[in-house]
Amino acid sequence: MTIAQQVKEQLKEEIKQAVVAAGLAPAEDVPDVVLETPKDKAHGDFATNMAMQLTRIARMAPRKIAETLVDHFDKEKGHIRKIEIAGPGFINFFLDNRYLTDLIPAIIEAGDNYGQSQSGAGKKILVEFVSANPTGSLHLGHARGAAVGDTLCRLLNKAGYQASPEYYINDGGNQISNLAISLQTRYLQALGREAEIPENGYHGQDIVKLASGLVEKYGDTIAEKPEDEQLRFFRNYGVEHLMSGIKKDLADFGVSFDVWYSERSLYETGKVEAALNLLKDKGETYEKDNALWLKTEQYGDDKDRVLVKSDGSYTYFTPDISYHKDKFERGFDELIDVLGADHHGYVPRMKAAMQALGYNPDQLIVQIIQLVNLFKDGEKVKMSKRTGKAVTMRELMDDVGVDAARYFFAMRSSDTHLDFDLDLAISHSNENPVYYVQYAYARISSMLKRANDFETADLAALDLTLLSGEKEIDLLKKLGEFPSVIAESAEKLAIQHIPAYLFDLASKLHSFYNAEKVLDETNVPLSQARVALMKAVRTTLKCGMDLIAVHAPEKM
RNA sequence: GUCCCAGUAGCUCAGUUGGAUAGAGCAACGGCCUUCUAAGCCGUGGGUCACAGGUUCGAAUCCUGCCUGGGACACCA
Repeated sequence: MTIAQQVKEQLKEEIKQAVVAAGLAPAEDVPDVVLETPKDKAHGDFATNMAMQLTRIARMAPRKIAETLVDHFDKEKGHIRKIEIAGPGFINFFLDNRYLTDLIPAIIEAGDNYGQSQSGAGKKILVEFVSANPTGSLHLGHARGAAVGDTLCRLLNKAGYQASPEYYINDGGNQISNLAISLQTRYLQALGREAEIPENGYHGQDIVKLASGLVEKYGDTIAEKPEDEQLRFFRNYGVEHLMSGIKKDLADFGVSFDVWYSERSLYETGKVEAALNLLKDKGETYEKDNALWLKTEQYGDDKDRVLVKSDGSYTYFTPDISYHKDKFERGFDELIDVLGADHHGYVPRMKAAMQALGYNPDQLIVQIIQLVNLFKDGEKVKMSKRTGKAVTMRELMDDVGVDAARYFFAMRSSDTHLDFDLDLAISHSNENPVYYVQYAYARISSMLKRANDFETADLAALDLTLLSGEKEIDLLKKLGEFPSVIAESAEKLAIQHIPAYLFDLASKLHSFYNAEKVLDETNVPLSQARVALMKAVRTTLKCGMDLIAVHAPEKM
């Protein structure tokens, strides 16, 4: 438990004791103590609504209850220097801030591990994300999914879960046949022959490029081969090269995966058939119109779904069921699927399938990534992979930069629409908050380079109580919040709290910086204490930036 | 028609478990570099929380209805 948590828990306990001591309610009837952090500093460090909650039990006016409670409160044990009753019956607590200075040595000692907690209790979670078909380059929407999934994994691990990032390669289905045909067409065109891409083919420039590379390498020799051999060649060549491009894009974006799981391998190991047979054996399927259906409607889906089409081939759904079954069999406690909004209709279906297999559907958590709208020159850019007009992830990285893009995607709740103004992001204007946060880090780094005279090997020898100014206390409090911000964001899968925290911390740092001089030869003890504070802030900034994979620059 | 997301300052968005006078950035306006990085700081103005009911000590937040915008609803993936 962190120092800040200890203080909070202790305060809760003391409030409960006071309620009992005052005879307001018997111990077993005391409601859970709710402590909130008031928005207005004038309302103290913590506030409780206990007096309002007790109106029914104690049968007294809330303000009267509050007065009685305060009379029986032990300030010393609760680390409280002042208590006020306000409004309809809020009790405001002002902390004795002496405890805060303990944070500095704790943070400096923890280093990159500051904020690490065990709140996830080692729960094993598989996070599947991106999983784009190898039929072209990654585009803007995939970039958002990549940023969200990767940050989620980093966050979960920091909070004491064991998160494993995984990418499902759709290298077995229909779309790969389309890829083969599209690549073949572009190849023939590159040779100057008549050919036209089918309506449902892939029209992207990446395929054109791939084809011209083939011509350079092989000339027209592939076209001389029999048709089925040609298609097999184009299929394998396409998947291999497009996947390596995808892997490079993701790596450059700061995203890494533990496992790249091939759909085709599910067939080869007989897992698709095994899952199918299990569903049949359990009586969860039936035949109709020459196709095999899964009874998903009974588990909350809109309608039953086809597993095996009337032509004998599988739908996309079937291997995906076996994939999810395999995930559970590998021992994960929870599965998180990060999916694009265009797949949200797919969720009840997959949950139903999990239930049909005998798993708890609540163990499958789906994080929906809402659409990204790109704005350029004030106009919305229409995106479509099929027509090849999408903005690619590579372009995003080249134009905007990885740091800004990662920060931008982490900044908003993943399940809301995102308007991405490309011009603004490119312009490097200070509207982009990533610079603000990085600047705070660079400022501290620059100071610390000149701080040799104030370095102390023994932190315990410093008089940290000198850090008693308002802005110093603000900074210390903010530093103390970090571990609970992480634990809470991880539990709620709410990554957007991390950039918000970083921005806040940076803001307090800038404010302090402008008001006070850190390196002051005329006051060595204070300067030493402030140098230690700066180190703690820098460490915390770095830990937070690591979570969203934003680079922490020594200078800007 | 059913489902998902959104509607809060001129713009982009926060808003914790329901809590006190609804916040931040940008834009606008006024100050601050002889001093550790001005990509910064300090200050001012700016609101029918889409709308209508309900729940209660208290609602931007929860419930119902309704309007508007975006998306999804295949024997596609």
